[in-house]
Amino acid sequence: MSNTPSPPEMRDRILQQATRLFAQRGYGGTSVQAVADAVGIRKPSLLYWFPSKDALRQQVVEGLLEHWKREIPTLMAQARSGHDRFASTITALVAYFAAEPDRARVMLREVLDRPDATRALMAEHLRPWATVVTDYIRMGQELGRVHPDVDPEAYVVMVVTMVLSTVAMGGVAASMFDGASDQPDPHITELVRIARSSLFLS
Amino acid sequence: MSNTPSPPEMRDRILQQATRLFAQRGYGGTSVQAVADAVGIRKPSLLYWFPSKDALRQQVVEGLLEHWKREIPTLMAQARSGHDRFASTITALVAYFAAEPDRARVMLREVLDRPDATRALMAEHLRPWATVVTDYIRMGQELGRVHPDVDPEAYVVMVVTMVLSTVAMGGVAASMFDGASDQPDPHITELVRIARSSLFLS
DNA sequence: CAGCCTCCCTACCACCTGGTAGGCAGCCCT
DNA sequence: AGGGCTGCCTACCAGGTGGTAGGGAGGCTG
Repeated sequence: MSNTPSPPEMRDRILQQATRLFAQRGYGGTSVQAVADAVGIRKPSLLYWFPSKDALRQQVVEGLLEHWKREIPTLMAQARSGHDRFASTITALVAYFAAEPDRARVMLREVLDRPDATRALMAEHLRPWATVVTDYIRMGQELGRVHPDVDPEAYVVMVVTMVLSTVAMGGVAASMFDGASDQPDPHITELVRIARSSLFLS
Repeated sequence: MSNTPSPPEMRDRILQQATRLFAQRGYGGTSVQAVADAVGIRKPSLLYWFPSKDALRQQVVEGLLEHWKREIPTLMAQARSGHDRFASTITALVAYFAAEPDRARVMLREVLDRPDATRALMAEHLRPWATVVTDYIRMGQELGRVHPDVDPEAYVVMVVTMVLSTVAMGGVAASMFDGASDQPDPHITELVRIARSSLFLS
């Protein structure tokens, strides 16, 4: 009577707590025991759902990328043209990570812990939409709206790096940044300004 | 009586290996044993020089900041005015971290592992020279050379974050970036461009 | 009803963790 | 010569690590 273990629910609870703890203390600094405790189950019950600690880590990362992949279309589709498109795209990107900084932290830690593997994973998942953005930038360059000396690929990498790191480092001072754009955070505001003014001419 | 009593060599060797391993695998992912093995001594010999693993971590971080503090004057003093000053300052900053990416990695990991403590530490060590830079930016704003809507503090934080993260994430694709500036790295080049064009007018 | 399958449990494993106790060789200083 | 100090060592510890074995409660299906 105490617990209603609907089948997939436990898996998600474990993934959720694991994400939290990996983000906070890192993979090496988190024991399976700690995750089990956070969920409220015993260690072997956790190992029933995930055959090993490493499998758990993989699932956490995969879940993150899956979620990302699912959100990108929404994120990309909410703009029309020119400066507006830029503003809303980058705002959505920031909002996405700021809403759940643990995502950014886990990703950053993964890059530090497993540089090659993670870079490959990210490239694979992000290539399509990154291409959309770089194409758009190149178009802007041809139209004379974007600085001609912007390196589109490098620019995108830099902006994503900035957003990811800024959010992960929590410079985001706890401001939830929900909804539209109240008074987000000086660092985020400056980030967006930097990204914009280093991209467009005039 | 000897000029440099050379605080035992072993201490430095341990710190060096510890820095390397902490950067690579993180604090939680590195055992005292592993550090001792890397140095080529037994664990208790390591614990003779550093009373605990945590003390070792503290010394590593402190050493990093100390080195930083020592290099900043040099780094700040190698420019004259205007764009040149900007270019050489940021180039020196990039070169400093790019020359030894482990420094950036350890700092980044520290920020993730101990956000509050590390931010406090960095603020304490960096405040003076950060102020120099922000004052310089404000002066540029008054002279009409710098974008009026730059937030100087946030700008500095963002640039340092960018440099740190970019170097730490190893987007620096192995190019050693030694000496002057051959063909550094597209990401670094773009980083410098972004930093510059989002700061200056025209 | 039996039989099975799902899910979580207790009990246990070998190994590794950070850390301590204490020995001992070599050097310096009376 | 002898005492003490430095710097590294072997031997050991309690507790935690990831992971396994196997049991049993409860639900579903025959």
